Amino acid sequence: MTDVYRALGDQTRREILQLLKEGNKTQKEIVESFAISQPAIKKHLTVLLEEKMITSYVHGRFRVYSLNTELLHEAYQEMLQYIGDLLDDQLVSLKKYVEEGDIRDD
Amino acid sequence: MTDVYRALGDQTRREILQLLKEGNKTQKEIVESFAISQPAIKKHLTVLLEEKMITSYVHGRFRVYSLNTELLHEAYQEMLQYIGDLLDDQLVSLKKYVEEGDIRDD
DNA sequence: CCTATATATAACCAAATGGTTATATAATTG
DNA sequence: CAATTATATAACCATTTGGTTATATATAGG
Repeated sequence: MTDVYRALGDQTRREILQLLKEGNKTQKEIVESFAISQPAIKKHLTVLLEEKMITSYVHGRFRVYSLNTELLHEAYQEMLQYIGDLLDDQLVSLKKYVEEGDIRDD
Repeated sequence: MTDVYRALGDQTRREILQLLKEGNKTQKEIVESFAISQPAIKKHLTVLLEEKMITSYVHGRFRVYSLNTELLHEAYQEMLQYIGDLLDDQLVSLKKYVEEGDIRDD
């Protein structure tokens, strides 16, 4: 299973995804967009690949990265569902613990 | 600014939120729902409080935790917008790099 | 074919993370 | 008021994370 939270948990990785939204990019182009080193970017790209948020292919001595739109759709659904589920039925549970007697000390 | 990704980045914290969805809970009740120690749970609760995903109040020698529904709505909106933005306009950018000449070696 | 260059990888480091045990503090209750 | 109990906190630890520099590998091009 891909871990959306891991992939999106880092600001740089979120920015890489935003950059790739503009269009596919070589690693070199991505590196040039950030202030951190090539190996640091490479590690972020590896995480994004592991979590399948992006794909890549080799083109000569370049490696080109692209958003994995399909999986982003799934990620989107998963996170939306998670938070969405937290939000409904809140009215039902709001009544608990409003009175002292509601806390059972055992 | 609250960091939704930090808050949701840990499985235990996501489960705590799910538990709180059932209704407000004392720390003791939360601790009993997990296999890890009270201080470990406390740390997760502190993170969730820092990121404002939950609120708490003292009730005697108990501390009661609740979902911060309002902030969860904002988080929901933020993530929705972030991923949503990544997904639209993909068709526009798909044309790049499909031909060799698209890679400029400088 | 040699050089330049894009990428990959190794080795290292500091700080953050997620856990532990032990103990202190504060409030309830018999 | 003493004992119990819920919470808070301190000190510690192993692992992960996000970065670094240095170097190796592979391909393109003059």
